[in-house]
Amino acid sequence: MKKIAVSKKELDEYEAVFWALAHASRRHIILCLSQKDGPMLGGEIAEQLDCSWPTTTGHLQTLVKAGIVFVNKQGREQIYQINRARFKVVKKWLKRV
Amino acid sequence: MKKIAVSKKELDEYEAVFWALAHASRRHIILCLSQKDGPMLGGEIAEQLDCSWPTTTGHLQTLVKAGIVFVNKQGREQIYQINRARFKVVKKWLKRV
DNA sequence: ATAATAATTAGGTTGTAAGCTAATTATTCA
DNA sequence: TGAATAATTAGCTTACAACCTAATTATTAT
Repeated sequence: MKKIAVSKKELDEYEAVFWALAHASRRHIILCLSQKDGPMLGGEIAEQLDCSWPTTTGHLQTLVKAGIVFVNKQGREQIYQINRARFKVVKKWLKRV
Repeated sequence: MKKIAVSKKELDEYEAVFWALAHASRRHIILCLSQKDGPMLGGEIAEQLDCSWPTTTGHLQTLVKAGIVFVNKQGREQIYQINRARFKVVKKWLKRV
């Protein structure tokens, strides 16, 4: 059987997104942002989770790095928003299998 | 914001599947099984990966536990097959977000 | 300037996934 | 029966994710 051709860039994309989705807290964050369907502050998100704020910060950074969540700073607040388009990567992968 | 209602059983389903998909080698196994579109032996799969056979065994067990892959023993051989229906869980989750 | 607020970074612990080689089990073949 | 084959289990190491609290940064309000 021949090796399957997947570009390095594509592999990394999959890696970051699937990795980000592998943790219940991060999926929870995504569901929150999705349900709210609008911007949320970091603290607002932290309230929803069962872990500490610093831990939440870590998860949010993972999601931002994976491109699943957008963030922009407004004064001392961080405003987070879901990037639904990013899930195309997952759908693309699902189509292959 | 109200907490999002997700049953324990549903959470576990998501957990196992998303967790299984988070590793490049396991995604590779899935792609192999998908491309071949038929049964594959353990050793055949191990050949395709860049890790040792015992490590591959571990990944296969993870995939079986997650319900993504079916296995049945035939003599001393293990015959693996993809269970595409399992990806419905992922699609279901994607629909929520 | 000081206090309060929003959030992150620092520093450290703990658990566990991922990997290896070597040993073992189970089955088939000569 | 003994050798070969397919695969797993055992035992171990290493790396790192996840988590916490405490300290720090940056911004806003008094």
